[in-house]
Amino acid sequence: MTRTYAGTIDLLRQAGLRPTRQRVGLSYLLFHAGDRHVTADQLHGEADKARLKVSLATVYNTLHQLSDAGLLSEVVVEPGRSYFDTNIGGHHHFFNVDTGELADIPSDAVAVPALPSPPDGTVIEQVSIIVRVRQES
Amino acid sequence: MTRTYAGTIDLLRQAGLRPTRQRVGLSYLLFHAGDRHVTADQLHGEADKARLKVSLATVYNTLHQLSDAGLLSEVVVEPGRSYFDTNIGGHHHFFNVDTGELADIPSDAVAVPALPSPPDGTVIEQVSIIVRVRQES
DNA sequence: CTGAAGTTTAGATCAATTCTAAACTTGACT
DNA sequence: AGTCAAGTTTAGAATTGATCTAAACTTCAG
Repeated sequence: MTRTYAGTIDLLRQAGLRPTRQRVGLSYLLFHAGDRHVTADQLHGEADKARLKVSLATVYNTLHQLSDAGLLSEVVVEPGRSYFDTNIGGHHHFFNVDTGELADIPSDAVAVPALPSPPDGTVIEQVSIIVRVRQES
Repeated sequence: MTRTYAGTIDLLRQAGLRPTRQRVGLSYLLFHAGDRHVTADQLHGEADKARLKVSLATVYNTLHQLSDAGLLSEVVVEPGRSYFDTNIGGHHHFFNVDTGELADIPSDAVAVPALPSPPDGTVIEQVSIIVRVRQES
């Protein structure tokens, strides 16, 4: 976790990204306060509220650059909706299909199952478990 | 599995869907030959090849109707790409991020993990495990 | 055969995302 | 502090997968 601007700048430099005003601002929003799940649109809205002038295209660019650098993980829950998760440790989630909310499953609460070998010529990159839940009726 | 047109018609009737030319044709393509993973677009292409006149909108409608009837399951792997799976038993998959291919993981090859209780007021609807793999470099 | 209900369709529309090429920063080097 | 090439941001257009619309067409019970 990176609670300061200085820390955020270091984080970006270590990832090989220039600490521009936009990247520092967005990263600060993402990382200064615990685990977060945001869509590009939500983050753009937060930047607005924080008086950070940044275009939606840059929000997308930055989210992808941070993902490529391993600082974020992308969680796809529905066609046309994808979340970026600052918790890069455990990749497992509850997804509420009625509200669209995404919640972490503490990684020690799920025993990741033993997996069969992947198809020939491929290597496992990531295992993602999504537990879809709906409002109790 | 439904290898004949007659069987396909029964299947649709049991699901409460009128066996129209389009629905019968699409369902036949989906169900007459083992487990399949297709996108709406791919199925539309196959229908074309099979000389079945059907619009993309109808392909989407039919896929959703069959999903609602429990005859297909939808697998979301990437933003803007969603597969429909004729294997409604085990919901676990290998997804090759380089080629876009989706492959079944035999359900007896994965021990579905014990899960924590879902958030208050919600019930578990489905557990989806996606193992992302990439080409060995 | 008929008609009401259910289906299909082309084409418009939508929302999320990506692209483009021009303008603007950044930082290494003076 | 000033310059410049490389890296970044931007508005707006374009693309994509998916959904909607309302008119035309099927289906099937009677």
